Amino acid sequence: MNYKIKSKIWIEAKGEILLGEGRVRLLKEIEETGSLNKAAQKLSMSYKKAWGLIDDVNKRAEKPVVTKIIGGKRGGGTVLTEYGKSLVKTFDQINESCWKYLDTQIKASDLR
Amino acid sequence: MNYKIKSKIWIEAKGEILLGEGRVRLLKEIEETGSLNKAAQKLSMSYKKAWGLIDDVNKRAEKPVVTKIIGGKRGGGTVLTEYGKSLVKTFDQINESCWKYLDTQIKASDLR
DNA sequence: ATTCGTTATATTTACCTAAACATAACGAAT
DNA sequence: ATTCGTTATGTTTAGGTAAATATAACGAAT
Repeated sequence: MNYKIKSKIWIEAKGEILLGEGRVRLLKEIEETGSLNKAAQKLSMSYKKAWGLIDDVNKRAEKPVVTKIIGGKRGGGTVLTEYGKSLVKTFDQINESCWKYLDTQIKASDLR
Repeated sequence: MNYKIKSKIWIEAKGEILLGEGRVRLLKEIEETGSLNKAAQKLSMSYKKAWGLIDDVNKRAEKPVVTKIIGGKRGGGTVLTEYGKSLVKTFDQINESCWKYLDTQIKASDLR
C-alpha cells in the first residue's frame, strides 16, 4: 500500500468557519506569547491577517475565545479565555482521532 | 450545539495528491459522459485544467484510472477502468464514514 | 504629560493561480 | 483524402488573495 489518506477538519458556526488548523495554531501561539502581535510574527503572518482571523473567531464563537488589553505601559496584550483553551484542546483531540480513524479505514479498504 | 464539524479527505501517493473531492467529481462525470471534454464542460471547468488533473491521477495511481481513445470519426473519448471505478467508490465510502465519525465525535465533546 | 508596545484599520502593491484563448495532433468512418 | 469531435499543449490575460506599507488609537506606568 503506497497510498496515504489525509484530512483537514474545521468547525463552523452559522455556516462560516470558526476554527481550522491555522486559527488553532495562532491561538496556541497567543497562549504562549500573550500577544497577538508576537504570535503573528512567530508564524510569519502579517499582524493584519492574524487580527482578522482572531476577530472572526471571537465574533462567531458562542463565548469569547480571547480577551484583549489595549494600551498601558506595556502596550497591552491578548490572552486565551478558559473557553478558548477548551476549544483548542477539543479541536486537537478530534483532529487526531480523525487521523487514526481514517488510517484504519484505508487499511481495511481494497486500496492496495 | 450550534457548531458543525466539517472535513475534507484526500489520498496521496508519493507525497503528492492523487485523489480529492474535485478529481472524484470529474472522474464520475467522465464515467457518465465517456468524454473528458464533456465532463469538463459539465463541471464548468476548462478542458486544460481537467486534462491536467486526470493526467496527474493517471500518473500517480498504481494502475491506470482511465483509458483514452484519441482520434476516430467520433473524435475519441475517455473511460474509467475497473480500477478507476473502485477508487471512486472507495473514496466515497471512506469520505462518508468520516463525516459520520466526526459527527459522533463532536456530539460526544464538550462543545455545547 | 510622556512613553511604549500593543491593538486597530485603511490603502497600496505584488504575486500566484485560474481562466481564456489559440492551435496542433489524432485516426476511424465515410 | 476528407471529415469530425476528441485529446494534447502552449501562451496570454485576469482576478482574487496575500503581503507590504502606513498610521491612528489606546492607557497603565512613570
